[in-house]
Amino acid sequence: MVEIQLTNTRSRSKERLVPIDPQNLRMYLCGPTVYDRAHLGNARPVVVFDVLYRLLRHVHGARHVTYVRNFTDVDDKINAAALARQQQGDSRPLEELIRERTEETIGWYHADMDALGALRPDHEPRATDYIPQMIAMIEDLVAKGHAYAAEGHVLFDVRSFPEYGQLSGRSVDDMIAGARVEIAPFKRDPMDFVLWKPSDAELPGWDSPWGRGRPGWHIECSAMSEALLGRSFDIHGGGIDLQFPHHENEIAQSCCAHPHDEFARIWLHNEMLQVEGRKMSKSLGNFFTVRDLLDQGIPGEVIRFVFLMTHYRKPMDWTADKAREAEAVLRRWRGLVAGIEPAASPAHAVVAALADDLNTAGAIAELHRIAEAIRNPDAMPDDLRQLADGDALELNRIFLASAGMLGLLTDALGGWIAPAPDLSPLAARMQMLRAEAKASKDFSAVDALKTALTEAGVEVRMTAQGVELLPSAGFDASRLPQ
RNA sequence: GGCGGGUUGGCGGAGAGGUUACGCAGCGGAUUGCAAAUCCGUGAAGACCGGUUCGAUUCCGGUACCCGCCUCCA
Repeated sequence: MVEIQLTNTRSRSKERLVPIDPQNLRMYLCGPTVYDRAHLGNARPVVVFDVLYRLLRHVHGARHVTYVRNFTDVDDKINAAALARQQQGDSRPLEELIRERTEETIGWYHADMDALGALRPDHEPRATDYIPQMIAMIEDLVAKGHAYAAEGHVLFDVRSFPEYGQLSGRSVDDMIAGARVEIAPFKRDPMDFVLWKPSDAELPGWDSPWGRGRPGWHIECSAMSEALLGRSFDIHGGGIDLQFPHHENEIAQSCCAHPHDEFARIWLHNEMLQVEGRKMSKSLGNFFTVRDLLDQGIPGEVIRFVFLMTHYRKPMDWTADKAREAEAVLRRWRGLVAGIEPAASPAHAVVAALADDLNTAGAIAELHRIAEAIRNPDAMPDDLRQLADGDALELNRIFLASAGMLGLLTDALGGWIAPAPDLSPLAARMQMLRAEAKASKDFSAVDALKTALTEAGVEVRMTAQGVELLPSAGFDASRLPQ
């Protein structure tokens, strides 16, 4: 079996993935707060963990992997958005507005992540469905002396957990020294964080031992991961910005509630995304959602490929140039596998690259090597010649199966390649004009047709055998010459 | 102020203490009526300063610059 190595943020080193239960490998990814369209940065962990999910399913069997990604549907940003709509004259109750907005946002999220070729997780729990579990966990933390109630809030006592700060490499004292935050007066320690907070009559709330209120942000992941994956599971992930405070606080909650369990064994974090070399932000005007890109006509598969060009632990820069390059490569690769069924197994080298801390760039390099061998069989390296096993198309099938490990060249993502219209009449006409031109030495008519075709995004190939016309980048059927 | 990450050829971007990464673009050639596509060939790197080593782009230390987190954030 392929040995999978992953960089564990906690140890800051590459570690072998040793499943707690080989029959059920479990991973949890922190999902979106559902108040707006997912921006491009939200999509990076989704794609990264989708590749990991595919790898785990390949290595351990699809039945032996459980992937959970939550929806945070209780949050002050959601409340604020609903309140704003009320103030704009929507007379419906807040609860209804919130429900409508979260439902709508979840629908968008599914559509956008589907467009990137991300498989749906096995479970997508919503925080509001796990309020009783959260309350139970908070009660347990209070009982164990790790949390305390104050002015309708319940706070986690960070001083009760000596390991607090271990994941992110911070010490409580250092953080207090550098804190720029206003400190609530009812906190015992400035770093104590909220497990539960009171809701007034306006805001969503649930009855609890501390009065009507709503959960703090971090407790949901502790409660839902326990409910769906158990008290110990294999992988917990998210963007590096979640390392502190979110994941640090999850560890504090879960490990204090269940001191004899491991909680998450490996912590995986992807680095941030930039746009044209700068942080994506609304103020810089370079903020955009996945949907914005899709609407601009950038295929989801192209977005996915650009993500995978960069290792997940490095900052990734989204640029128009990369999107162009990715599109050109994918267009060529799709040409190699048109009408081909995938082989039963991907190339080992591709799996090996991914198993080495999700080296997607290395896997892509390997795909390039195979693609080159398909295009130029005479120069085929020995290892690929063995793989091909004398069957002219076997390498194409292996190539397709290997790309599938990255979620590329799948049927689901192939829609952007325009179904080729019948260009043969144009090809025949061109062939005729060309034959005449060869006799008359006047090539102006054939050149004019060639130019028109090129401008419509058609690649013109004239060979001794005839004329071949292929739709290529920027193909636009409406601009075809009549 | 505290913590963390990064710096590789024109661009993108990996691995490995010593032998070609890879892709895109470029250049030369073949091919073509001219192109395109394809094929053959080819140049180009490791921020800076030290250290370890027979040998470092790869390990260690420092400097500079960039980015992120510390407040909602993937």
